[in-house]
Amino acid sequence: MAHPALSEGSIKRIVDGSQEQPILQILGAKLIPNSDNERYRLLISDGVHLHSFAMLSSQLNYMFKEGSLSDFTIFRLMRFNTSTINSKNDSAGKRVIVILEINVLVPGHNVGGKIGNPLPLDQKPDQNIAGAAAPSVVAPRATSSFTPKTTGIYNTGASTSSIGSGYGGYKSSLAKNDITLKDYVIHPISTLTPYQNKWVIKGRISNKSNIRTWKNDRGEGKLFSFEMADQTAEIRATAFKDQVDMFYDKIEVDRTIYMTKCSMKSADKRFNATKHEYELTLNSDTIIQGCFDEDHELPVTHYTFVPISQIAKMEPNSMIDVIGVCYTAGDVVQFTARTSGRELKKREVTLVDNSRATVSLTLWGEDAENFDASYQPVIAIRGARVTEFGGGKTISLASGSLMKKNPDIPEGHQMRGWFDNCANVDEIEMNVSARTGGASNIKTDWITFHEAKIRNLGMGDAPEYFQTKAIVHLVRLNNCVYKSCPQAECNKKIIDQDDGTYRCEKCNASYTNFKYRFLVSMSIGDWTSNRWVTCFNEVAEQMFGKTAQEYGELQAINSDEAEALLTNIHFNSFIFKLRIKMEHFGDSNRNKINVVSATPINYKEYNEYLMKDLASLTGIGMN
DNA sequence: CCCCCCCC
Repeated sequence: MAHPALSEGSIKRIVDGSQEQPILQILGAKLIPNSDNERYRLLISDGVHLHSFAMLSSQLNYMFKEGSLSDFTIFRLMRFNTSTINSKNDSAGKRVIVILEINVLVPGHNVGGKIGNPLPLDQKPDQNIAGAAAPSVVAPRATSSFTPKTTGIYNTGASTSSIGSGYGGYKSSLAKNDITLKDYVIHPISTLTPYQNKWVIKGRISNKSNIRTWKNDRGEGKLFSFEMADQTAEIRATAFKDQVDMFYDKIEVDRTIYMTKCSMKSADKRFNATKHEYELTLNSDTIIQGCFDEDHELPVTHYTFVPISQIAKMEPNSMIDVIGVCYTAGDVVQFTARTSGRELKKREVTLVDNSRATVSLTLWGEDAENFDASYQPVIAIRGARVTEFGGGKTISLASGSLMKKNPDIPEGHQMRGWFDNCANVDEIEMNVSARTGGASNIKTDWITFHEAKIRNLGMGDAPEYFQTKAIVHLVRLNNCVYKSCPQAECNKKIIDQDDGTYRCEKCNASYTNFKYRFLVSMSIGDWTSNRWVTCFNEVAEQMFGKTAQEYGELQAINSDEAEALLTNIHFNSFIFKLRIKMEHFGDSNRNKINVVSATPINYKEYNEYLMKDLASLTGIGMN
């Protein structure tokens, strides 16, 4: 059957600046992931060359949706622009064709296949993704393209004459174009081990870091890392120094590549978010080549989502995958890190999932600034870092983490459906980031106020914890409650707008109600000394045996009774677990103590402590 | 060969 002939060589001419209306063929069309606007990218062919950076102008998006841009479609390119995209360190840049108008000549299903044998257009000789000429290290499976691929070549070792001893001896005189990795047997990424050094993998780049430099005792240099995935697994690869220069610009997220000949080592799970047991280091033998077809078949990221409720049990510093709905988001907060002096920006976001738990996610820097929480998007994170804070767990984005908004994966659609149709905010059962409760279980030593002082407890950067038996001397009645944001996870003080509404700056919202929370200052004394300490809501409610709400409401009608409710605990003894830390307010520094818990005295435990203390002081009764 | 990822 006769189709219009493709305008052979036109892609090259267009890239070089020609204006014409060539006839071309579509070999693939896909949504560009991660872009804020819906954009589609076409793989087009003129029968001789391929061009994979043809972007559909957004007013033509409907053509993709109605199916008129199916694979193999023959079309005339009526109007287009070309532009050069500079990737970060690529002064040469790459030509992009922006398609403004298309006339479909033959729908793809009437064509049924690829015309000719188009090859990727080398925009510049040294821009070839294969990099500089490198010796082949694996044998071609066969010279004939009709020979089916088998894995035998790897299993049997030197099964063809072209394999020299140890593979490294393969003729280095081969021109780079003679090494075409797509003609080799492709190994599933999951099967890579250091015990098998002859492999070619094909995968989609799922993550890529910036170039980072380092300097330490062992030297200095630069590096970047990336991850690539096929249907079986995902693996991390790192390039150092020369390999950074050679490959950084060739590695693009979402591009599919072939790769062979890297060093392999065990993955360090502290920093490697993939599930792979090993990771790769690029070296001077490494060959990477772009894949210009079939790439839409490959998956991008391998997730193993942990229900948010389970994060409570995760080890600090572990890396986990999480998916949830961004339920609330705070503002970007800028501050100076006290230890490093660096200016930092962060944003706290709350995720919720159908385990009916919420977790606080911390975003940093650009991720914090660029985060758009509108319409409560689904957020998927591969490799979030678990941090313990005050007994609760939070997660944060670290380098190597991958965050996707509204990911087009089944779990993403499920999460959306659950949140929009089934989720009831009142049914959220757990905030795994909640600080109270957890911290009261921490092991603390018995230390008196006097000892704390002479030992300079809490004078360093890190908070320190201790416990002592103390008597409440005086509860400060002024400002012992405040009106806070009514949202369950937000305890920010609200601004009374004097019109019956209350504004929460953190949630950027106004409410008609608020909730009371205790923030109580009290003087407590053990047998050595006394200190002013601060009790937050949960601890104060336990000590007073009343909720802040009850107190606040009572205060409004009978302040004497309300006052009695607080002074009621004067001269009562508790075991106080205390957190002591330097706090900085402008110029002044204060060694501040917060009450982690105040519990009635367990005399059995307390006496055991006294006995032990006595024994060690006197040397009597010690074995 | 990096591997810091910050703060309350």
